[in-house]
Amino acid sequence: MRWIVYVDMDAFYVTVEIRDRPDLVGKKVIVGPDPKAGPTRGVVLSASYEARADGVRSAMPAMQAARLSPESVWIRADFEKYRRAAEEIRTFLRERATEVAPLSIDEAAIRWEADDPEQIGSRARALQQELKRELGLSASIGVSPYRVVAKIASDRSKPAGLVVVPPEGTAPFLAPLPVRAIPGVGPKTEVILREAGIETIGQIRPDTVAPLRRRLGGFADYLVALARGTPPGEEPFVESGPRSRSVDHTFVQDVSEISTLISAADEMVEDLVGSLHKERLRYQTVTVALRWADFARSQKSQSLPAAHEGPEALREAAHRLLREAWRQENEGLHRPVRTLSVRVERLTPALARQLALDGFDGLDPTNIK
DNA sequence: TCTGGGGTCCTAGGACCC
DNA sequence: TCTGGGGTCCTAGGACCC
Repeated sequence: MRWIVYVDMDAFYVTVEIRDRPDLVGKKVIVGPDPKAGPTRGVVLSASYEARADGVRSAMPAMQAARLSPESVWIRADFEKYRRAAEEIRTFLRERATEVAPLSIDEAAIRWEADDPEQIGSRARALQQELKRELGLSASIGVSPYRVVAKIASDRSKPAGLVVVPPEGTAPFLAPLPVRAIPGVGPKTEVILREAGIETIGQIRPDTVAPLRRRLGGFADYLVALARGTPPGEEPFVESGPRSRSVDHTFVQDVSEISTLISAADEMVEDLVGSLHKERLRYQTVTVALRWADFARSQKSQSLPAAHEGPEALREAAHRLLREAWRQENEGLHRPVRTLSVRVERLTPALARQLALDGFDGLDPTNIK
């Protein structure tokens, strides 16, 4: 029988940092921009369970976290280090399973065969202990034949726990959980469901969800199937290339000058082109997004006639889109800008230059019809 | 002392083509 | 004289996740 073993790292960034700083074991530690270094608009990226006891949470404004937990030690985020640690985990998992799906920087799933829940449970427990012993990292693990259920189970087992949900136990396991436990149900969907009297997964049934079909679209059918314990087919182990790459910048103070935005955009374009070059990717669609002072967003995008590498086409498009968004705003609300984003989509592999030229060598232009 | 910096997927209308 | 139905691409916005 096939099982999904879903591995979700506990307080990942903080745990990786503490691995390098044994003096911080058992302390209140926060990864994020240290407010003691000056006012910041940044947020908490990860907090140790000791810091969480003070009420600190991921995505909380750093200023607020500093107030709640004044003794916490702050560490500036080092994403290169976390990516390397994630790669260690993947290597570790690939040595133990043929099918490994990296799902985010701190989550991965593997597929294993096992005869029964006891057998898969003890193998998963052994995996968890080895992960701790060999890599010094703590993980929570959920196990189910269904990926989404395995993920929900891993969430419920935090921190450092293990929950195995056998197939026939799926609906009973899910029934008492709040609808927010379902990946894809966020604050908005939670409200929509609550207005229909649905607070737990067990209350999701065809008759209760039917009136919501117009607002939830196809998601309504998905929810019913999940609540019944038979989530529809999943394709967890196919890896496709990246769909988009972006750079965001939130200004220390909101910006009301287009010239400031243009020069910020120029720097962001250079950043973005640098990372695309490293990944050997070309882009064809360019988007400029603005987060206004009132936190509302606008965006402008444009598809180019062909894929590009290099900064020129990106810079030109970014300027055009930025000026257009700015012009529209100034016919109306005149809000200053909080955050600027530059994004590229429709990414394709950049052809190696030599390869492209070799290809052309073989073509006789006079023969092209 | 409000709310980062990445990402993904879905929906919906209009253009355009067959 | 009137006008279908399907498919794809583009753009904008929304919701959600880590």
